[in-house]
Amino acid sequence: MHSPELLKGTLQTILLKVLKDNGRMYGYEITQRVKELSDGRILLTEGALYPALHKLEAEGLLQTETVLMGKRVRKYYTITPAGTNLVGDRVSEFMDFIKTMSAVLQVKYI
Amino acid sequence: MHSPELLKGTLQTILLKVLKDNGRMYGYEITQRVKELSDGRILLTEGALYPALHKLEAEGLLQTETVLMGKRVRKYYTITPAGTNLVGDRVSEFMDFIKTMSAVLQVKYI
DNA sequence: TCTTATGCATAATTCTCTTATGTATTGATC
DNA sequence: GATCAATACATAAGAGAATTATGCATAAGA
Repeated sequence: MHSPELLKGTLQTILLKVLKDNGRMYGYEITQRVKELSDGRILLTEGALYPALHKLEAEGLLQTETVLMGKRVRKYYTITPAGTNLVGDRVSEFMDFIKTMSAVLQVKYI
Repeated sequence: MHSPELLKGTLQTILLKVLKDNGRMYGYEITQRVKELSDGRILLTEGALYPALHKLEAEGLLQTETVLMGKRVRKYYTITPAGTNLVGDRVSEFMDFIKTMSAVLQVKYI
């Protein structure tokens, strides 16, 4: 697991991008997908994940659909057009941040 | 200026690396150097800078020397051997974080 | 039967930073 | 010679985003 400090501020970007790339997903599924993509290095905690999803929904960037699987509730999230519009900017912003930090830390792009 | 959220958790690494690369520096000088290296994109605020420097000093990673310039006080910071040992790890950790995030966001290294 | 995995959610706390405030010197402009 | 911007330090109040802890519940495997 990474130093959690560095992860701050990246959660929204991760959620939007993963939902854009993978279509309809539910919370737990997102944690597993991020774990897989990050090779086990990013483990989203529920206390961060659910409030973040709720916030993105409240902002109109995600929309939800609750489905009953047997006796179990699942809440599926889909990115909205507004979310799709935003995700590119967020990713670009992150890449720009990396470029700037690389200059400050005097390191070559990985 | 970058989204300040992304900057969280990187301040200590920035301070240690800049002090390692530039030798003895004082607070205001550090803000100017970081501004220059980042092409004006990272503007360290005093409210973040000074507490961070004090903390690094308390941890034995930096040492200080107060000098009177005319009637003006300047506090010079120098990285200690312990700080020098740590800075490489911090930078590596940041680069590893970038690599992981690039995988999650499915972007090529910049 | 018991533990692990699945699945959602919220509250208390912690941490880091921003914003605001305070004090003071120096240099440039009017 | 007055005023503003830059230099130079510092701390306190508040905000924001995460961690940790807790709660509830079903399903699957040992």
